[in-house]
Amino acid sequence: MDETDRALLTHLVADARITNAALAEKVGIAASTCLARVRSLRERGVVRGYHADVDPAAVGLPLQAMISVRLQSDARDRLGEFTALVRRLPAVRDVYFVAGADDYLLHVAVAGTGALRDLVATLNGHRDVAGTVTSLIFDHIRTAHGV
Amino acid sequence: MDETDRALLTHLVADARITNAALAEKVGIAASTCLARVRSLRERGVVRGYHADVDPAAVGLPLQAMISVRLQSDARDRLGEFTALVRRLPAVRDVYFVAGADDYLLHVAVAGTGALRDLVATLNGHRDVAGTVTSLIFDHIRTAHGV
DNA sequence: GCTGAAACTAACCCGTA
DNA sequence: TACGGGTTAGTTTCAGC
Repeated sequence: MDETDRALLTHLVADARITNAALAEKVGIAASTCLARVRSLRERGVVRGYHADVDPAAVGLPLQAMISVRLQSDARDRLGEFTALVRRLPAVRDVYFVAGADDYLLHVAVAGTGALRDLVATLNGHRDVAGTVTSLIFDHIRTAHGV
Repeated sequence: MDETDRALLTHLVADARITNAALAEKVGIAASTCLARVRSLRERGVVRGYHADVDPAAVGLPLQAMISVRLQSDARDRLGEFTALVRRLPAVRDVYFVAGADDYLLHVAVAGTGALRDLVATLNGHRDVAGTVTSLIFDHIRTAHGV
């Protein structure tokens, strides 16, 4: 993890589909060296993957919300179970497991208010859920400085 | 936006660096058709970009937090100013502009408790900020079903 | 570990249906 | 709008430094 690796990461966060040749030129190393370094970053787990960023609204999911979930106090030994549940819900995009008054923050994208109501009902219907608070998201910006 | 497009998106969300030939084969269309469709999705803004997912801990940012920010009630006409500020902070990874008791949720990654304290102090020092609440994030899962 | 060239592979553009 | 071939460009390997 030297300065060259950081430069590679910065460019790959901004554009994961940059060609190896272009990336090598931008950071000032040979193409073959660049390939080996990028592969190493991937294998070491520094880069966890490459993903397309899809606009939720463009695929029929214009409504986003953050749902904070408080679990029952006796559910501490079943955290994995609830985590597995929310991971399977198609609406859930991010699961933040937090310390504090709440236990989870769920970033969700749904088709409309009906789908949101159903989702919240599903969550509240789980035996380990003590309560939820839903906040609508007007806008979401993912910054490019992921390094 | 037919079923073929949805299939393309699903695969591109899972792996943005899949080759065009492999992607074409997976969804059962010719490579040239696949290329044209993917390009169209990009140009129509359905795909907003392709990004590497970097492990924050692997680049020296092992501490993550969600900071909820409440603005002064008279700051409503300066929302853009505060948004621009937080976008420039290197620690900030996601900015959620929400409805409810709070105005912003900031997902941040920092080097340690000192950096987090400094960040919160910076936010609280802004004239438009009425208060902040910081929750540590134990774990963050980004689900792959972005379509 | 970095480099540069050579062999291989994929991307891309165009004519056709 | 989808397909298939031919050209261009990029990836990948390898031996030398």
